[in-house]
Parts: sequence; C-alpha cells; structure tokens
Amino acid sequence: MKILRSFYEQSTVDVARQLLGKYLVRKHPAGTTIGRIVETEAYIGPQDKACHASRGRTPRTEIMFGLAGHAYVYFIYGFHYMLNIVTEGKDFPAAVLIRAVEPLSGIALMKKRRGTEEPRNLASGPGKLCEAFAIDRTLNGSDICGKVLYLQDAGEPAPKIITTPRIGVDYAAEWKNKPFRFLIGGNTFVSKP
DNA sequence: CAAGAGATCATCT
DNA sequence: GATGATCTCTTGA
Repeated sequence: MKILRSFYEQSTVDVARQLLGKYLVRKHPAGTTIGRIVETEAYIGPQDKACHASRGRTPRTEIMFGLAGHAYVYFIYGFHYMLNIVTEGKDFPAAVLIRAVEPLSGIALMKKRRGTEEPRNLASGPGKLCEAFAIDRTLNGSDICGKVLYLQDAGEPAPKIITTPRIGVDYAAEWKNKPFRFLIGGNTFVSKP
C-alpha cells in the first residue's frame, strides 16, 4: 500500500519513527529499485540549528516550507546528494532525512551504480543510498506520493527502534544532542550502529 | 582497525 | 570566500 500524504503531515518525530520498516520505491528507466528503510533523522523547524531552514526562508529551503510529502534533495560536500521527505504543515519547515535502506529489489542495478558487490555497502548511508537509487537534483521538489519515487507500507510489524543523537551536526549547539536519529535495532544495513 | 585527509560545488555572507 | 545532514582511500599501530 502506497503511503498517503496525510501520513507525512504528522509530527516529524512520529514520521521519522514510523518510516522505519517501510519500503522506498524508485522507478527509473534503467529499472526499479526498492529498499527497506532502516535509519532516519528528523530536522524540525526554524529553531533547530541543524535544520537548513533555521537560517531563513531561501530558494533552497523553500521546499521545506511547502506541503508535506514532497522530496527535498540537495547536494553537499561537492559529492553527495541527500534525500529528505518534507513533513508537517505548510509554512512550518521540517523534514525527515532517509539515512539508510536495506536493499530488497534491483540489487544488480545498485551494485552497478555503486561499483561494489558488497550488499552492506550499497545504501548504508545517505549519500550511498542516493547513488544506489539514482536520486539527484532533478527529483528535488517532486511529489513523494507520485509514481517515480514513493513509499510503501509493507505491513511489517513495528520494528525495534533505537534512538541516538544525529550524525555530523556538531555545529548545531544544544540541538546536536537531541535524540532525533532513529534506527532499527540489530539491523546490519545502518550507516553506523 | 582507527584516524585523517582530500575530493569539489551549491549556497549563503 | 567559507563551509557543509558524506564517502573513500591511505596511513600507521
């Protein structure tokens, strides 16, 4: 069952937690890739110094101020794309970063794109995931309730969730320690335990 | 194995 | 002109 927009309109932490165990589906001319989400992070509102939108409404962050259920894809460190899903209401900037998935389908295609045969190294990190799923700027702003990129509820039982501070946001003052990273306990496809 | 450097560019100052 | 929601490779113990 494809996940509907109302799901993404919940509070960002709720969305981030509930996304664990859901399937990420990416349709591409070269083939379809599917992965099970095993790790997410929440970026919440104008006060959150780790959230790009905390420095104001700019052309880049405009997406996060928009309607929930859209993709916020951006380029960082001159090398990597990051995939986020906008959450909550219009004019409140928040999003969930998809940090890692467990490859389920289209694995040969992922191996080819990533240049590795090691399954655990295909999508165990936000940059790797985007490369394996061919996610780039052209998907920025696209509707995650559409046909090209969407999420699916596989009807799996709720996984065991582990909570930690977010990764790579040391500059975010008191916000860096907030427990906004979520991962499936014991899963070996996360970016780091 | 752990730690560190380098790669490279869109975005904001 | 600085810097970052990262990855990979190299180095050295």
